[in-house]
Amino acid sequence: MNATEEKARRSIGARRNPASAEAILDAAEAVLHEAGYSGFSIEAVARRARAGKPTIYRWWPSKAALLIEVYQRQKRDIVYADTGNIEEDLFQFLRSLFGSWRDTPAGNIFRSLIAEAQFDAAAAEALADYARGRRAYTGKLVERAIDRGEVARGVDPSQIADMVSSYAWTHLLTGRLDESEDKLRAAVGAIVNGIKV
Amino acid sequence: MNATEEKARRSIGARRNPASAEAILDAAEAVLHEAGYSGFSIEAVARRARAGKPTIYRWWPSKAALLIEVYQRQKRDIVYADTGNIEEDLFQFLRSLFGSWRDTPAGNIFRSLIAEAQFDAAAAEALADYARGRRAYTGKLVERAIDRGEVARGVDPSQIADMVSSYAWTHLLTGRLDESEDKLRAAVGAIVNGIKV
Amino acid sequence: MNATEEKARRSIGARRNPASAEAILDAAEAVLHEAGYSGFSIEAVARRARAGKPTIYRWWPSKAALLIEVYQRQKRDIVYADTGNIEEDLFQFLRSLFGSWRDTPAGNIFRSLIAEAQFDAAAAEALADYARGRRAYTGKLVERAIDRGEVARGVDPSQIADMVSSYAWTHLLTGRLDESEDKLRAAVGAIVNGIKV
Amino acid sequence: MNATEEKARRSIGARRNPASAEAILDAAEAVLHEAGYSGFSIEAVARRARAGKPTIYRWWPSKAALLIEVYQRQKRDIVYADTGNIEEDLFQFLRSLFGSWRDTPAGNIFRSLIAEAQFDAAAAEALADYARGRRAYTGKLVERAIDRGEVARGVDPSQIADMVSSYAWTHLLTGRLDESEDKLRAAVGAIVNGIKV
DNA sequence: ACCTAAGCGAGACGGTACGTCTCGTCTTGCG
DNA sequence: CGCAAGACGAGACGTACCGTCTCGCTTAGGT
Repeated sequence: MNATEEKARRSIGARRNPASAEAILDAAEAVLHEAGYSGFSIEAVARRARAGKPTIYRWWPSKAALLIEVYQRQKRDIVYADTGNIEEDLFQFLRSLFGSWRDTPAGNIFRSLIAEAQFDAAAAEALADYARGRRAYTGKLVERAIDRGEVARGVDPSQIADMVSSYAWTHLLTGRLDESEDKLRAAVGAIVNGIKV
Repeated sequence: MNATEEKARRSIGARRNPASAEAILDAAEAVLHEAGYSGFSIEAVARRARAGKPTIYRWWPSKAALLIEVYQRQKRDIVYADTGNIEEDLFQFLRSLFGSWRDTPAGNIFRSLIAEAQFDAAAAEALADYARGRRAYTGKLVERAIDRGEVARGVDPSQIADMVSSYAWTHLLTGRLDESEDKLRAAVGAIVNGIKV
Repeated sequence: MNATEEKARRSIGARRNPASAEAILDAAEAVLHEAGYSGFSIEAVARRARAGKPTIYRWWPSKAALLIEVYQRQKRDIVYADTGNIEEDLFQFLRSLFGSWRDTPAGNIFRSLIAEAQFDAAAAEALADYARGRRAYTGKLVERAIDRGEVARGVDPSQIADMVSSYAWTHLLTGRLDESEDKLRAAVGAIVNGIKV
Repeated sequence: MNATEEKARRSIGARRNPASAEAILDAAEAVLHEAGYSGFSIEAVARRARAGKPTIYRWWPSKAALLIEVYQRQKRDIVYADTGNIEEDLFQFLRSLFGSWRDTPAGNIFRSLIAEAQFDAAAAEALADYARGRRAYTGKLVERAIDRGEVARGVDPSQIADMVSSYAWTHLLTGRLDESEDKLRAAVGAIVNGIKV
């Protein structure tokens, strides 16, 4: 998190300078940590990173894009277990995700990102793109279960992923990341087994 | 929703002018409907209400406070059908909720409140209270189904409500309120019947 | 020229604050003097005046407008003599103008303004307006001479003024403000008496 | 004026590439013509010439240097008629000059050079040299008239030339190149015949 | 025939200034 | 004393250029 570079970085020719990219991401993280989302401006990041604003805009078209990258760098590795049991796979995924959001800055960053997307169209698009990708990824868990014959063929994997991540998002947004494991298991169980008698 | 006053209101002396307060709330609602959260600034509301900014600041110390009051004024005529079939009940609830959020200011107001709640503690509390209430209320649908013997005894009604409303919130926040009825039925179906083969 | 205010100025309500206007003009003058035209930016003026940029833009729609007002404040009173002799009147006007441009910052300010007008449309218009006014004013000398019967009736006063001020502008722009009185008299003489045998 | 090269130029080794130099000057001229001085940036010229910025900076250390060279390349086919009548000669000169400035890049180039000369010493010197030459040249019209006995002996030809070109410069700088022929004749008439009754 | 030196296009870099926007505060004068 | 009005200092927004830098290439001329 070497945010205060001792020497000015110079151009390294007509190619992206990785040192600048890293300094910017470091600075973004530091600004978010120290000033919170309300103090998070491109100007502040540029100042802190000793970078020009255009350099930031060149590589991150919106505040949201920068936030997403900071978020991804920050986020602790999420478990995508393959236990041969869809219920267990989804539970471990949720538990891992809640833990990461609880214990690292990632949760707050993602909350900021969702808020940002509510009034910035570019942020909304960036977030939608990201969420689509995550749903596809999480959907793989369900696909595997379908291939195993564990889950019915007609089920749409990305829709189940949508359900699971919606549950996670909403708990993040309303400060309920401390649900017990039983609760998480029950939530997953409802989806997997249904609630009918 | 008489937002565009044709005549300037005059002071009524050294007392709060209810007409101004109402005009401000009307204007806030209209602005949220027409320009969304991104266009929702104190300046814009003051302009629309033909009110001075200090008048707004005098009575609502923050954007969040104004949002909360606007949102509480909103009547929500969501259908809570009782068809005797939990799947149909939940589907109609979701369809009605999505429609309301799509076609009235309610959607934008709620989105804005969620966003605001991510950095304003008062808004966060108001939102949490509200969400709790909604879960309890929606949970009644499930309780009825349990009483009917349609749903298993062990199921936690408010958790199912959580799942359903999470799905709705996330779609609101990511601009996916135009899901087809089939999609909504499929989502409800997954919860009610499970996805196992 | 109290440019560095010791105390922050405060709003004085919904009216223009003369203290701010003065501070801005003082700052503009100081910046022009210290950094020259190339260092003259709205940002620099705002910084120096401890004023917000919008405050400057509110009252001076362009850099040129600000330059014009600074110029007008600066310029030493130009002599508009009324000797009863058009030749003498014009000569004294020119001598006075050249002197003012030579001995005060006014010359440099006006040069800056003309340069600015070459790439800023707003500046061009402001300059054109100003020049039109000056021509009309200077034209009065000729009008008086016409009324006296000294000058032919068909002569267009503003065109003669145009000729005289063109002569002055060009000498300003090419660094020839040190013309001898004889030269000035000869120039005026050519216009007034013609050059024919 | 083959400004839009269809093919990329190739390097010709470790020597200045005349094709690039020419393309840059062509581009500079085209940019000045189309966008005027305000659109005249090194970036714009480089873009238009498909040249790298360092290539321009290598050979022309400043905007002024580039301007001067562009301006010197400009051929000026100004009419120096010899009708045997000084008034007609000067009128045709002015009309021709105004037309050239209006219809070719020359006007914008010259305007730009004058503007640039207000803060760049090299440009100022180049401009002063040029102006001196032009005055001498235009003065020849007056000399001829003196020789013909049409104009008084004591008149300084270069001063009359100064007057005439000042009139032209000022009209160029204030966007008044569309003066009617009557106005031009009146201006010339004032100088030649005087304005006295 | 190889090697080196320099010019070339491209474009990223840290900066500065642009003109616009909204923030929350302040003061006026009317009612 | 509340109100509409709107000016104020502050500072972020996203864009345009500035002048510098480095890259990878191309080719001429010296060896």
